[in-house]
Amino acid sequence: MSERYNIRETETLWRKRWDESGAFNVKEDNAKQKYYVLEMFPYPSGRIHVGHVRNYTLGDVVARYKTAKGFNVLHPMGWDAFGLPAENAAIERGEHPAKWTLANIESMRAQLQSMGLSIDWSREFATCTPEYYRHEQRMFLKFLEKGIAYRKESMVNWDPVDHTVLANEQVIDGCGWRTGAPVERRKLNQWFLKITDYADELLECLEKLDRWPEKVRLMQSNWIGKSQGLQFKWSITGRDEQIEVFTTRPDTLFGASFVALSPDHPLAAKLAGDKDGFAAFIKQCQAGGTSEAAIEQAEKIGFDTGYKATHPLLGREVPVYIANFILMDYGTGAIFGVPAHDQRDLDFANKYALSVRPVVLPEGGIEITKEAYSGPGKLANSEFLDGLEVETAKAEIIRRCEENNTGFGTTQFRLRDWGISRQRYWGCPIPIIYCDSCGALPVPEDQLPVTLPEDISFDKPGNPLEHHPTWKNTNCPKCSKPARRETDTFDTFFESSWYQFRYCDPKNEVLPADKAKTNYWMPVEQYIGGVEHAVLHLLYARFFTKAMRDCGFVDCDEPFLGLFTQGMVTHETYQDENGKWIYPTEAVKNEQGQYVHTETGKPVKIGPSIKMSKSKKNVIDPEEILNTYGADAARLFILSDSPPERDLEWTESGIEGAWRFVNKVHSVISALDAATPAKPDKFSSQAQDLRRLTHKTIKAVGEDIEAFAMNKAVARLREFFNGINAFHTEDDGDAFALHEAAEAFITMINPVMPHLAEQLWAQRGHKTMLVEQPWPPLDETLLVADTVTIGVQVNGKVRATITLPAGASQKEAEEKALAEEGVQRAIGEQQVRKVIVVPGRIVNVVVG
RNA sequence: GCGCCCGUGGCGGAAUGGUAGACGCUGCGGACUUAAAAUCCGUUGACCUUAGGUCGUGGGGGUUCAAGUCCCCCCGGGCGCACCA
Repeated sequence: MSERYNIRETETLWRKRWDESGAFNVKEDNAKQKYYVLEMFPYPSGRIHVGHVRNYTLGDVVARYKTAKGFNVLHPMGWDAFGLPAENAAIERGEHPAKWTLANIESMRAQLQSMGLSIDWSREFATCTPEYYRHEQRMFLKFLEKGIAYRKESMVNWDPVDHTVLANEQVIDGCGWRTGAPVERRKLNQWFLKITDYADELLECLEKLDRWPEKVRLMQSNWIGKSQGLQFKWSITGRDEQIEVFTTRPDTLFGASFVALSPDHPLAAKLAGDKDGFAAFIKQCQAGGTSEAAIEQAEKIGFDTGYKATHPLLGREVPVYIANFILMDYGTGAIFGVPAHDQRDLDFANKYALSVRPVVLPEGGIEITKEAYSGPGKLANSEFLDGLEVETAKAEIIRRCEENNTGFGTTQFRLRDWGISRQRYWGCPIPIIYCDSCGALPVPEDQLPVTLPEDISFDKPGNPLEHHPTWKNTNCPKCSKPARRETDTFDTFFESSWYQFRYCDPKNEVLPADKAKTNYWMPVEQYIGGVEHAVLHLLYARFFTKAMRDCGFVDCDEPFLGLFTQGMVTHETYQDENGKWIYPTEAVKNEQGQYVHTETGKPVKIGPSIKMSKSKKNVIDPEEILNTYGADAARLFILSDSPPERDLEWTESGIEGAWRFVNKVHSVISALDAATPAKPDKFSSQAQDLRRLTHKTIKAVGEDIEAFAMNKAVARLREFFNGINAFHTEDDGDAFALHEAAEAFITMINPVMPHLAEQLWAQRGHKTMLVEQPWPPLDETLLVADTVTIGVQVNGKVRATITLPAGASQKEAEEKALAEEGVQRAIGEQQVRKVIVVPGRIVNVVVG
C-alpha cells in the first residue's frame, strides 16, 4: 500500500539501474529506424542553470518518447570546453585553464546526471582535448588545400591594453568590455573560412528546413543578405583608373550627384593621399571601433578628392568623395550617390551641398528635402528610361551597360567570410608554420596534432602563446630553417560547428567520424537550443557541414533537420527597502501575506518577472531544486504551463505544485491493485468512459509531444490522472479498465517523470524496466463515444446543451434541440427561419 | 525605419470556424487536527437581488447560420535586423 514516497532514494536507485544496464547506450542498427535528438552542448561554467534544465528536459522528453515509439535514439552529451572564461579564471585565480575546465566538467556532469536524462554518456567528449581538436586541425588543412580557408588582412577591433582582438559583441560603447579602454581599428593578418562561397547554397537550403522556426530561417536569410543589381565602372577625368561600383538601384543612375569610395579603398590613398587633411580624415574614420552601434552613431563625413567621375550613359561629371559610411567589405567598396532616393546619400548631399535630382516619381510627384523617396514610380529626367517603371528601368540599364561593356548584372551578399583567428591560449592551435623564406606552410601530417603547451603564464597582457618562451619556435617543414608557429587559435565556434558528427563516432583516432556511422546517424532529427544562436552557431554549423562534405569527410548537406528554439526562464525580482537586489530565497511571505526580508523582516519590493540574471539576483539554483523537490518535480514543472517556445516564469508555488503532483501520483497509483485481470466481454458504462479517456489520452499526448506542446501533454496527463483517481472499481470489467489505464498512465509519464514511472512500473510487478517498454497501443475504436453532448445556439448564442446518441440523425437533433426549454425561451415570439445541424458539433437555430 | 511574433479570468495558459476559459497556480469556504503543517472536499471571469439573464478573448469595422480563430484598419508589448549601396 501507499507509503511515503522517498524521492531522493528512489531517484538515485533508478539512475543507478539505468546506468548499470547501459539503458541509453546505443549503436547503429539497420533493422531500426534511427532518431538523433541533440541539445546544444553546454559551456562547462561549473554549474548548470535553469536554462540548461529546460533545454535538456525538452530533449529528454523527445528522446524517451521516440525510444518508446520504437526508434533507435541517439541522445548524446559533451562539453564546449574551449573559451575565454577559463583564461579569465587563470588570470584571476591562477588556476590552469585545463584544470579549471576539467573540474567544472566533473561537477556539471554530476548535476546533469541528477536530472535523470536518457543520455548515452559513453559518447561524451570535451572539445578542449587533443583527441577532439586534432581533427579540426586536419580539417582546417584540408580546407586550406581546397581554398575554403585563406589568410588576409582585415580590420578588427583591437584592445590596446589587453593586446587582443575583440569580437563586435565584446565592444561596449566603443570600449573593451574588460579593460574599458577605447577600442582601435587595426589591420591584422587573419585566417578566414570562405563561408561566402556557400552563401547561395546556405540560402537555398533554408527553404528545405521546414522543421525550423520561420523566425530563425528569416534571420539567417537576412544575415546572408542576397541582393541583385548592377556592377559597373566610372571613368575618372584625367586619370587611367576606373571606379567600379555596385548598386541595387541602377535605375536611378541619372539622379547621381557623387561617387564615393570607402576610406579603405585602394584608390582612396591614390587619389587623395597627397592632399591636405587626408591623413587626419582617415584617422577620424578609424576612431570609434567597428561595432554596429558605433558605426550607426557616427556622423557621415566625406573628403573631396577634387576628381570628377563620368559614365558613358550619364554624360555629365560628378565629384568623387571618400566617405566614412562606405564599407570596403561590401560590394566593390565604392558607390554612386543618389540623394533623392537614398537616405544616406541625402544626408551626405545635404551636408556637402550636393545636388538632389529626383528621377523616380510617384503619382503626384515629390519634393525631396530631408527624406529620400524609395518607393515605386515612373522614371523621369532619365533620357531613355523616362516613363518606365522601376523594375523595367533596372533591366534596361543593366542591358545597356552590358552592351557597352561598362558593367554587368550581378549578385552581392551581406555575409562576410568568417574570421577564425583569436589571440588566445584556450583554443585549438592553428596548424601553420611561418618561415621567412617559404612563407605560411601547413604543419606536416606526421607532426599533428599541434598541442597547447601546458606550462603557460598569464601574467602579461596579450596572447599567452605568443609570450611562451619556446613553444612557437620550430623548423620550416620545407627548408628546415628556424621558423615560427602560428600563435593564434581558432574561434571557439569552430568546435561547435562539427560536434554533431563527432557524437556518431566519438573515439575515432583517424577521422572526425567514420562515414558509415555518420551516414547512419546524421542528420540530427531534432535539435534544441536557445534562439541566441540563430545566426552564429547555427549558420557556422550549416556551413561547416557543407565544407566537410566537399572535402569528403561526410555525405551530409544539412546537419539539423528539425530545430526547436526554447524560450527563456524568468523570475520575479526582489529589492529590499534600500533598493538593493536580493535573492528569491531572501524573500518570504509573512502572516499578512506580504513579502518581507528573511533576516531584517522589512518589506520587500516585488518587481516584474524578467530573464534570470546574476546582477538582478533573480536566479534559482537548479541543484537546490533537484535536491529539495527531486528531478521529476523539476522536470514536470518546467514542462507545465508555458509552451516551450515562450518564456517560462519560474515560481515557487509552481514547483511546489509539481512536487505535490509527484507525491499524489505515487500514493494513488501505488494503492491500485497490481494484478492483471482478464479482459471481459462486457464493460460497464463507467469502464467504457475510462477506456475512452485512456485511449483519447494516448492519442493526444503522442500528438502533443510530436508538436512540442509539452504543456498540453502535461495537462492531458493530469486530466487522465484525475479520471483514474475518481474511478471506483465495481466489477471485473472495471478492474480491467483501471489496470489498462494505470499501465498506460505510467508509460506515458515516463518521458516527463522517468524515476517515478520506473518505480511505479516495478511496483506493479514488472520485471523489465520501463525504458524498454513501448508506447501504449492506441485502439481507435474506443475513441468513439455512444453519446455526444453538443450545444444548441439560437442566433449564435448558446442556450442549452443536448445529449444525443452517436449516430443521431439531423432530424432527431433538431427535434431535441427545439424541445429544450431554454431554446424555446430564447426563440419566444420570433419565427424560426432555419435550423443548422452540424452532426456531433452544434445546432444553431436561426430566428428573426 | 524594415521584418517577425504576441495581446484570452487575479496569474501561467487551453480551445480542427461550432458549448470560450481545458490543465494548473493563487484566493476563498469547509473537513480532519488540541493546534498548525500536510492531506482531502467544494468554490473561484465580470455584472444584475435569485430562477435566470446581460456582458466578456487589446480597440474599431467586415465575411459567416456561427469568429479568440478568417479579412481590413488602429492601439499596446516583445524580438530580430539596420550606413549592406
